[in-house]
Amino acid sequence: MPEPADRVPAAIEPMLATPDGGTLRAGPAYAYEFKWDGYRAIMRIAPDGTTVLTSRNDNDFTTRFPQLSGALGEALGGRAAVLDGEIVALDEHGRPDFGLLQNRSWHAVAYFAFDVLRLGGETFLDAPYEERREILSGIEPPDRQLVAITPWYRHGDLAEQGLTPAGLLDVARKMMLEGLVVKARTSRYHPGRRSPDWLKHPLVHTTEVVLGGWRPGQGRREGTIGALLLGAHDPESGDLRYLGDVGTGFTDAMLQDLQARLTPLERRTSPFADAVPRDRARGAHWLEPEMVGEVVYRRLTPGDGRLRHTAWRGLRPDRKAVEIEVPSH
DNA sequence: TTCCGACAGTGGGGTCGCAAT
DNA sequence: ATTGCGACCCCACTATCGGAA
Repeated sequence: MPEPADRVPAAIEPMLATPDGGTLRAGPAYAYEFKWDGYRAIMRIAPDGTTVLTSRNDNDFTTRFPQLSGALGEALGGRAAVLDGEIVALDEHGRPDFGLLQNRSWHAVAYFAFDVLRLGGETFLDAPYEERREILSGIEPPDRQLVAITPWYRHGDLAEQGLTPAGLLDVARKMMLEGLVVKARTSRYHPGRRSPDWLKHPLVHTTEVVLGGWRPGQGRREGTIGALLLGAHDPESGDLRYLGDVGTGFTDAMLQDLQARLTPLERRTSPFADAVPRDRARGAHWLEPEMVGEVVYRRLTPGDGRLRHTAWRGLRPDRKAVEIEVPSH
């Protein structure tokens, strides 16, 4: 039955991945993809090429990334389609960089498609992952700088190349990517659900930090700690350099314990040698730089080398503050 | 009974626009 | 002109609760 050529297919909520708890799954039941650092987006295309891009929270990205509309050209052969993928900002070397996406200073922007939910009159939500992937491979974007089909690797494919999942993770690290997503080969697509069929394995770095201050929390965290101000020593000058804040990863018990330990260390002035940005410093309580904690972070910000996507792990009473140096990675 | 998924609420980084200074 | 603030966007994490197992 013919549909209006400009009819864009109905929206489908993106399926979400579950954190894998640090255990990278391995075995023939799984397939592996790189985890892209960008904006998750569903791309819906009408037979005539009319395109609608929607974010995870159903916000419209169509006008924000106009270069992605119609980028598939004739590749769909006049069929309607619904694709799942990631909008990624690329630097001048073609490498994905989330920071560029946020401050809107990208060199180029591309849509990395990793799933197909609908093509022509057919819906593939119930088709196994592997089958959807085969169908997706059948689409050949005319300009891979604009729309690309991301690679995927069955466990067996990796083995043939003498590679293990851990080896692929090393590849992701070398390419400065976000990590891996492990997908069950036979799994169907569960719209809007956070499913264990998709397991995300982010590359995280663990580092030790000196606690130089804290800001009070709000709402449920009223009366306790909202965020900790972090630092580490410059190995050359020995200065305590401001590294950013951490405001997540605490249990209630941790917050209570920290509060009790930090109160006796309060002082009037910032212990950091460099200036803490005004909005970070507002309302801050400064601390004698003695306590050491452990945080995980995704990467360092390009300009000032601060920690990005930081989460608290716990105190390191075994470490001395003076030993803590700025992470170099 | 235990476990898991959905939800709400907190925090981070960022941009944008408006009002107060 | 600058600053403060809240509204957005993305994200991660914890606490809670109700229903499934």
